[in-house]
Amino acid sequence: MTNKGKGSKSQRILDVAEELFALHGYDGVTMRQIAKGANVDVALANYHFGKKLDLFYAVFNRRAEVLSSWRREALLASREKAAGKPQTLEQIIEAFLLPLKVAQESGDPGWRNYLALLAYVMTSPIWNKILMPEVFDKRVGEFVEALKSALPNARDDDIHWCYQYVSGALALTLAQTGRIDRLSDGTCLSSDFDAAYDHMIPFVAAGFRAVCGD
Amino acid sequence: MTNKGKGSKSQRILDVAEELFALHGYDGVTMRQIAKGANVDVALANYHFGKKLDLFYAVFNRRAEVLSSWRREALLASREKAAGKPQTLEQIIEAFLLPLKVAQESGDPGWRNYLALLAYVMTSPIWNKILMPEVFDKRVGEFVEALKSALPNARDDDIHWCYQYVSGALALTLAQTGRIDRLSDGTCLSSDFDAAYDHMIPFVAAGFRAVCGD
DNA sequence: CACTATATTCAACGAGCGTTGAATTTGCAA
DNA sequence: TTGCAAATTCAACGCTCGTTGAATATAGTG
Repeated sequence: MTNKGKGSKSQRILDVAEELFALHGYDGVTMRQIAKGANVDVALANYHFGKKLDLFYAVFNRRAEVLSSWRREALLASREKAAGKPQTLEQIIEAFLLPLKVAQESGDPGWRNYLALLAYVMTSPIWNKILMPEVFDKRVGEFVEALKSALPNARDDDIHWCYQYVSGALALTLAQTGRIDRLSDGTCLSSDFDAAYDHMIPFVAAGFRAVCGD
Repeated sequence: MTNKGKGSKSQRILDVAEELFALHGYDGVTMRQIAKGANVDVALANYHFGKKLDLFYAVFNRRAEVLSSWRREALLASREKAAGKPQTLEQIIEAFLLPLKVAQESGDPGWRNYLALLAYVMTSPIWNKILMPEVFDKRVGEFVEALKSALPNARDDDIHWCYQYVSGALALTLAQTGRIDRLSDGTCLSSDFDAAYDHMIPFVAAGFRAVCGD
């Protein structure tokens, strides 16, 4: 066989693990649940990915590099489009958010699950320290640099606080808790990422200007 | 004995459970860990609080009503202070955040743990649906009404999206992940709630105006 | 003091956990 | 077709989990 492609059993294990980890967290999921969801014996997950912790890492890393490189490309493309002139705040933020929007709307439910998993990792005091530095923190550095160019008089700490707010707003959106559906009586939908991102860009741009502007 | 006051064994169980649940989540904590942390037999936690799930609810509810009433009072006090005139956006947001700041800086480490637990519940797709409606969602309704008064031309959905961003920014701050310390090379500290709230108020006020303003 | 209710511990249960070594199946190469 | 390595399942291990019933300690009451 040697089939590790799309739809293979090892991929199905990753997909199911991704969905369950995103919903219940690392400790809320058992190897047997994952195996059952993938229609596979428990031992197979161990055979392919080692221990439960390694499986968790495998799930997280599978799409981390992909997403991170999309972000890098989006930021580069945005810089090119500005053609030498400094990018506007809105352009920078848009470039930062675009890959997430694309992933969400790719049609692949795996991406939606992954972004919910990312929100779980971002907000967890434990996993954050372990998983965020390796891949995502570097991209944030580039983003912060771009922001500094657009806000030349900003203090470093002001920018970082504002970045934390963006990060939090984003995480809660990716988490898909369904709370906005409830609070707005169905006027807003957690699943409506177009609306989420369209509102987020002017919101955080104005926030940055208010805190870091001249 | 009949001592259920501060420092009693049942209170110690709640305190330890609060800290561990906030750090590791519901499934990441065992009854035996809690008992050990409280220097108490496992069976005692069951005797006082019933099943593990009931203990979790007891931990969450212990401070939920307190915090929620503080919020109500802060909003009322802010409205009174405005003396008939419509409150400014900043005043409304300040009233919304003030109780959390007070709790954080109360010196009681239990409150810091509880707010991290609140962040965990807010961002969890599972617990959010179960625990947020009962106490906190109602207070949000009052907050949204106040915002509508300050932003008379705002659309309902705009306000709710903006509220979600505030909620996310707040949750990530309460979660105390330590990420801002890392990203800013120590310039900003997760534990510095004064800075967190002082930056957050102008940030979200400007965001609201940009999205919901005239 | 004796009585009683509450608080706390002790000891153990059955179930489910992650993990593993051996057996079996599968797919490809010779 | 035979041989071999990868993939998959089977069966079981030792352990820890949440929970419980009985035993013990503690504190207030008469």
